[in-house]
Amino acid sequence: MSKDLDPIAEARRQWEAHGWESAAPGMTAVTTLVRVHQILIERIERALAPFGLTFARFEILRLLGFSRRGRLPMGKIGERLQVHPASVTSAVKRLERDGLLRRTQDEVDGRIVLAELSDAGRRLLEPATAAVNAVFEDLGLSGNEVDDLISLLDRVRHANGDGTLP
Amino acid sequence: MSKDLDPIAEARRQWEAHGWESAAPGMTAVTTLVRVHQILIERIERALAPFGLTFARFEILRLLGFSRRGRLPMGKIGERLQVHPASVTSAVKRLERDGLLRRTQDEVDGRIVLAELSDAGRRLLEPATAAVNAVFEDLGLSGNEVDDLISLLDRVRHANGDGTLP
DNA sequence: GCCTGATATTTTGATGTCCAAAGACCTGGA
DNA sequence: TCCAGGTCTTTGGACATCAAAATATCAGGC
Repeated sequence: MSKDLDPIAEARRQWEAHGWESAAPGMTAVTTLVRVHQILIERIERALAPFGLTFARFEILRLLGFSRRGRLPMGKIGERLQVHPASVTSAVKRLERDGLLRRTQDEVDGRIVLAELSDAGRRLLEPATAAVNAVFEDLGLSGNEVDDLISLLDRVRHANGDGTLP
Repeated sequence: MSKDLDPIAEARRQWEAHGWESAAPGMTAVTTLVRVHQILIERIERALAPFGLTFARFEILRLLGFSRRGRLPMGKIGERLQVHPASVTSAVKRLERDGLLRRTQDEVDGRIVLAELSDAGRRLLEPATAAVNAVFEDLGLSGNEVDDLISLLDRVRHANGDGTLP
């Protein structure tokens, strides 16, 4: 027997019981989103573990794999992945340690550091991508539902000034 | 002019260009969810910063505030908030450092550590909750959309064995 | 009344995120 | 030419999360 109710349903009940009805739906949405985020990241990390990769590092390798010469400036990476420059530095450091990429200097602009895919990194990319795609292909929703979810999330995203700047 | 396109739209294009059409919608949904998560957490953290609280710490105080005597065992806290026991230990340590709660031993079971709200913690709770609720009340969606979002997220959550265990 | 296994918590170590500040390097104007 | 301001990256610090190992305590069976 499940003696404990769903923690999120319980939280919503508490919110309503304390008179915060106007915030209860938003609280529930945010709390559920945080939980789903946790679940999905966990699934992805588990899929990548056999390759010695984390999601953050996979994203960098994947991005480099898309680029012409397999290399991009640090700043560009942070921009595309929408993470802080310091996060890029630390992830790239570990990828370099594992021999999946190397860092080189830009020849014209000495400030710029380029992260460049190594052969080992490139080899890892295909099977790792397949593993992650297996997760993406089965979120537990129908095709239409996935589209609806994307639409709703996009509305929240754009309502907060993301994606489309004037 | 916005020289760069939306990074998520760009990622989707790459996925489709590489023949991963079946995974592209899921990739887009997950990437968008991760981004929205980032945006919402950022908004909440900013709302809580004036109180010297992070979201993780606020959740613990809020949970204690709901309990009868303002105290709960460490394990129970992790269970309700669905976070790792080690996370509870570290957050509670900082809350105690800031005088917002104190740790006591359970009188019957010596293994159990109780976190108990202090007066300062209780005082902080009301305005901090109001600040967070202001974020919850304005996600940029209509009431119906919020409900739809909750439904879809719940389907993902339950499809991954969360909430309703046999 | 004691072991032994189960339970509760903390510690440790690795990762990741962000911010603020420091360090390099570039560029344009005096 | 040279310097001042701007750009790119890294560093150091604070937090948070997870996994696994270490501790401490309880509880049931012989």
